Amino acid sequence: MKSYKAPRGMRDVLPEEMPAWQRLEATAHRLARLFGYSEVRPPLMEETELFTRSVGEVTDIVEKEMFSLKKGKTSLTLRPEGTAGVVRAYCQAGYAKRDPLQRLYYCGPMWRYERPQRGRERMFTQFGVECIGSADPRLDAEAIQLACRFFEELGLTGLEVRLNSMGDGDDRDRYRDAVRGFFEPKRAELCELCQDRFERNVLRVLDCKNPSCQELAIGAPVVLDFLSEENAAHFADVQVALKSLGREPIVDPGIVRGLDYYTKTIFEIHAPAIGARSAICGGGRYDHLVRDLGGPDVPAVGFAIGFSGTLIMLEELGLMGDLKPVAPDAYVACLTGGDDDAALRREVLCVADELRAAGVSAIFDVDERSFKGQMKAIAKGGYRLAVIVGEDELARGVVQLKDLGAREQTEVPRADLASAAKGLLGG
RNA sequence: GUGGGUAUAGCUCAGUUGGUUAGAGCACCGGAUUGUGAUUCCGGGGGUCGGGGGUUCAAGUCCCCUUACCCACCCCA
Repeated sequence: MKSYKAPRGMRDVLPEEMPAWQRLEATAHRLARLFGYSEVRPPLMEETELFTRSVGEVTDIVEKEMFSLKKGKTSLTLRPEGTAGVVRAYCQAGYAKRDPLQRLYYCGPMWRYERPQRGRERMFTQFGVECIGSADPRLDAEAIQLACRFFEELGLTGLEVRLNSMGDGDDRDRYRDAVRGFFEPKRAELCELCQDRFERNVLRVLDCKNPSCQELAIGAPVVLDFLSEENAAHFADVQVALKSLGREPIVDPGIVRGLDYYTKTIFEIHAPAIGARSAICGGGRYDHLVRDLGGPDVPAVGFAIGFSGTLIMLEELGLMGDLKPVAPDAYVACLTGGDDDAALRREVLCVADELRAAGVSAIFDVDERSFKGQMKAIAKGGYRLAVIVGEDELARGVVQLKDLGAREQTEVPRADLASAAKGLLGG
């Protein structure tokens, strides 16, 4: 018989791991709402073209990482990132006319066809926010603050905010030309990869880790020198705003985001390195994306945080705590071995159902285990109450109700069980 | 996509230069006066050694292919 496995790079989140995931999700929802952001849930698939338009034709995501499927004439793609769908939803809902400033957030799965590695999966979860409708630098700072708060709420400290500005369209084009002009004479000396980068996205040459390329990059133009007065002022305002929030961003002209739509502010949040990567959050401003996707010309800023990297980091820093799945309140044990086990087995089902109806979560024994075995299982299971039903109790219309924490057991009439159980739990 | 490593019980791993019915710890199940949670002791179930092919009298062990995971690149959350 063939056995089946989850698709490559995709994994099950089992109940054992769920508390950790739910903690991240709860933190994301709570913080986003605290900052006035509203949840939005676009479809998990969009027209392929939406991504090629927004993310950019020559990005790795579009060139080789999209999960796409074709039905008839339409090509759909599982979202490789969240911004495109949110922006599309913003446009489609017509917010620009009725209520242009929207603070939106999402949390859910994304897909990219990449070679899996620790902290990098083909299906992964991101929490992201998008503030659409204003270019106010305070909103850039707000987004960064929100991201930092997320990590801090989870207990991560020593975070590093790296900040840069890409300028706006014109600035960026002039800068790119300058960098191209700078490397043109040295082109042959660049590493093989950078030769390719020179063609595809020359700014990435600045980011190369190859020592000889770094050597060649010394004296290269700095993007910040190319900013218009207005964009430089915006960048300065973002920094001032962050400092007034108590943040100490590091201006790093080397960070270059992989998606084409970014303008002006871009940032990454780094934590103590895990494996190959340390950036656990990336984001920035994208003032023209809404327009480029056919909407009104409104500016926006946002970020995305990956859950797997965050979880790995929490784990390695020992910040997971002792999270365990929550057990039901009560376990209804069945003492079989008498004359009418069938009646007993029906009885435990009914007892559990009565508890549930009263708001006490409960499960009943279905294993053919010894009573001692059941008691062991109950002890390990983390239940607070045990209800024990045997032949004798059934005949007398009572049950044994045991408070597992206090190790005290009392006999209660069936009719009083639910209220007695609630009393023990509530008290 | 490139380079390297790993794959033996549910989990963590032993397995000697190829040589009998493949082991341990933990976990699981049962028992130790027939209806009560710990510890201890005793016993038990469970693996076609990732999958496929090859070499050999003989393969968990050697060779090839394949799949998955891990690490480093690329890139990125």
